[in-house]
Amino acid sequence: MSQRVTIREVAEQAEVSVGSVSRALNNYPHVSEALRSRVMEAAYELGYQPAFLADGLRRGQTKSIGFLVGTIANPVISTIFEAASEALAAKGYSITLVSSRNQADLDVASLRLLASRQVSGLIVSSAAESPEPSRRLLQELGIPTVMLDREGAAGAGLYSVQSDHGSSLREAVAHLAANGHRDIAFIGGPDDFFPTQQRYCAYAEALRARGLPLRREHARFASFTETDALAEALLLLRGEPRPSALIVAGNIILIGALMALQELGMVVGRDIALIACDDIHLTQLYRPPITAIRRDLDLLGVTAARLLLQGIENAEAPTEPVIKLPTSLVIRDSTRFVQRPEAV
Amino acid sequence: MSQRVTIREVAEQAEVSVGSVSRALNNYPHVSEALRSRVMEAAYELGYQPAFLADGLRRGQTKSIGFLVGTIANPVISTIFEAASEALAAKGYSITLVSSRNQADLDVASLRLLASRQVSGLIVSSAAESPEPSRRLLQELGIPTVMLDREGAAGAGLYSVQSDHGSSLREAVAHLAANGHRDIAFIGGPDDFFPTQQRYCAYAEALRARGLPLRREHARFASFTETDALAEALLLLRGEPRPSALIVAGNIILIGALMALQELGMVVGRDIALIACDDIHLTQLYRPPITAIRRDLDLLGVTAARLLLQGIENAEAPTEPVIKLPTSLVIRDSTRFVQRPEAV
DNA sequence: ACTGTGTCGGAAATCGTTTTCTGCTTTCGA
DNA sequence: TCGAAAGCAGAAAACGATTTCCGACACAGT
Repeated sequence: MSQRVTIREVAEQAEVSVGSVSRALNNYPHVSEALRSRVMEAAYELGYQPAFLADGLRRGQTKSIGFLVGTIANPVISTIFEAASEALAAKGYSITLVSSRNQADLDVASLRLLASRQVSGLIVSSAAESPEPSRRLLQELGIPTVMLDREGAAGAGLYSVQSDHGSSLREAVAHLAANGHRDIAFIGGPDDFFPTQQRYCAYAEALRARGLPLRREHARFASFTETDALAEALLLLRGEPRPSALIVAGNIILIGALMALQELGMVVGRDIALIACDDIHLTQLYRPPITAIRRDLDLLGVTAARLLLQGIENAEAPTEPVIKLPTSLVIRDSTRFVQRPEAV
Repeated sequence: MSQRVTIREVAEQAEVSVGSVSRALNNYPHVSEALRSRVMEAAYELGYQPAFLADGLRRGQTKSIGFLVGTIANPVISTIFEAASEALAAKGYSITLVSSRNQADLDVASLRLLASRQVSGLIVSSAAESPEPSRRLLQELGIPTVMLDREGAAGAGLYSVQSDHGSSLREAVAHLAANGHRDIAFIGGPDDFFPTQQRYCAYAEALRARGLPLRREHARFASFTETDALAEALLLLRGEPRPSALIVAGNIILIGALMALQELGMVVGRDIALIACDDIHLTQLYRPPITAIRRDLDLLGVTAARLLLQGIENAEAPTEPVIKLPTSLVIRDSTRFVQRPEAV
C-alpha cells in the first residue's frame, strides 16, 4: 500500500517547520529563496502531493466545479464541455460531470449530489423539460451557476450563456422563401425546452411576416430520442399537404428526420429542402451537404467558464448575468434548388 | 451566505449525541429505531448534508473516480462514458472527467491531478501515443485502474477491457475478397495506438492468408485529427494503383476519408468499397449506408465500471484482469457491389 | 547600542466528520 | 434474581492540511 506522504515528512526532510513548508508551497510572502528551494526539492524527492481533502476542508473550497448535462453523448454538448474544461483546467479547477440521462427527476437529484460534493461552481445544461424545481433548488443552494442555453438568470449568482437562435432561424425562413418555398415545416424538441421555444417563435413570426401559412400539423415537437423524432417526421411527411421544406431544430431531430426521409424514399435537395440547427459532421458530409445554422461552440464553452470563474472569484460581481452569442446560416446544397410555384 | 449545517447541530436538534447521529446516518448496528427516526427527522428538517470533504478525509476515500480521455468529443468515448457513469452512479460514485486533448504530455499531468484529488479508482482511455510513462505512473500511484482498449494489464490493480477488433477485421477482409476485391487499402490511427495495431495486424494477416497484395503505400496511419486523416486519404487515393476497397479504422478517420472521397468526386459503393470501424450515426445515414464493424459500447462501459468496482471494493481480487468483448460486421450498401476482375 | 524588519521554529486551533473508549442505564431471558 | 447484551452519552483522537500566535534570531540602518 502506498503510504501518503504528508506535509510533516516534507518538513522533516527539508529540516524546516511545517508552517514554513505550507507558506513556501503556497507562494506566501516572507519566505526566503533558499528555504523555498529546499522545500521544493524535498517535496519533489518525496513525491509530495498535498491532500486535496484536508486542503479543501480547511479552506472550505474544493476547486472543482459540477457539470450537469442531459447526456454527454451529444456532439454539441461534448464540444462545449471540451472548451469549458480547458478554460477551467487552466485555472486549476477540475470538473465532475454527471449525466441525468434526459430524465427531469434525476435532474434535481444530480444537483443535490453535486452540492453535497461541495463544488464551488456549477454549469448546467440539463434537458429538464420543466426547469422550475431545478431553479428553486439552485437558488437555495447558493452556488454560482451558469446555465447553458436556458432562460435568463433570475437571482444572484445565476448566470446564463445562450445562443441567438432566433435571428438565424428568421434568416433560414427568408432563404427558403426566396427560393419559392411556401410550405415550410418545423420539427423541434420538447415544446417547453428553451431553445425549441426560441426557434419556434422565430419560425412562426417569420412565416407570419411573409404571409406564409402556419399549419398546425406542420409544426411538431419530439422528445430527445431519435425514434420519437423519426415518428414525428413520418407523421409530418405522410400528411397532406406535404411541405416542400423542413427545418429541424437540433442534431437528434436531424437524425430522426433523415431516417424518415430514407424510409419514405425521399431525396434531400430534390424532393424536399432541409435546414438543420447545429452544424455537425453529418451535415457537412451528407450527400447533398445540408444547410445548417452554425454557432461557435468553443466560444460558448469558454464564455461559460469565464462567466463562472467571475462569479466564483469576484464573489458578487455579475458584470453581465446573461450573455447572448451570435449564430449564422451556412447555405449548402440541401436548399439550393428552387421551388417552382405549382399553382397560384 | 448559506451556513453549512453540521452534525453537531443535528445532534442538538434531535437531542442525542454526535456519535449517535453518525451511527444512525450510516446505518450502523446497535441503534434503535426510535433514535434513528428522530435523527432522520432532525437531519431532514435542517437540510443536513454531510460534508463530503470531512467525511472523505476521515475515511480516506472519496467515492469518486477519475475518467481520463483523449477527448470526450468523440461519439464512441462519450457513449462509453454514459454507460459507465450510470453504473458507477448507482453505487454512489461520482466521476471527475478530464480531457488530455490528445496530447501525450498532458496525459501524465492529468493523471497526477486526478491522483491528488484522491480518486478511489481510474478509468483511462487517453490517446497517449506512447503509454509507457503513464503506465509507470499508474503503477506507482497504486490506484485501481481500468484501461479502455489498451494493452493487457501488467501489474496489480491494473485491469483492461478491450474489444476484439481483430476477428471482425478479418471478417471484413473476407467479405471484400468474396466480392472480388484484390486491392484493399487501410487507414488507421497512429501506428503505436493499440486498437490500430490490432486492426492493422489482422488486416495484414488476412491479406497474406488469401495471397492478396499488401502494398506499403496502401496502409496508412494518421493522427487523431480529421485534417490529417483527410491528407492521408488523399495521398492514398491519388496514388497508383488506386485500391478498389478501403477500410478505415475509427470514426475520425472515416470523416477524413469521406471528405477526401468527396473532394475527388468519388462515389462510395460505386467507385470504391468502404468499411468503417465503429458504427456511428453517420455510417447508417450516409448514402449509401456504410458497412461497419460494430461493438456494444454500453456493454463496454458497464463492464469497465463493474471491473473497477471489483478492484476497489474487493481490494485485491482480480477475477479476470483483462476482458475481451466481441465485435461484429454489419454489411450495408457501401460494400454490396461486386468488383469485376479487370485483368487476370 | 538601539530599533525595526524580515525570516523562521514550535505549538496549537481549526475545518467536520468518523471512530473508539469508558461508563451508565435499561431490557431481556433463563 | 442474576447476568448478558443492547442502547446511548460524553469525551477525545484522528484524518492532513492551513493559519495564527508568539518568541527567537539575524541583519540592516541610525
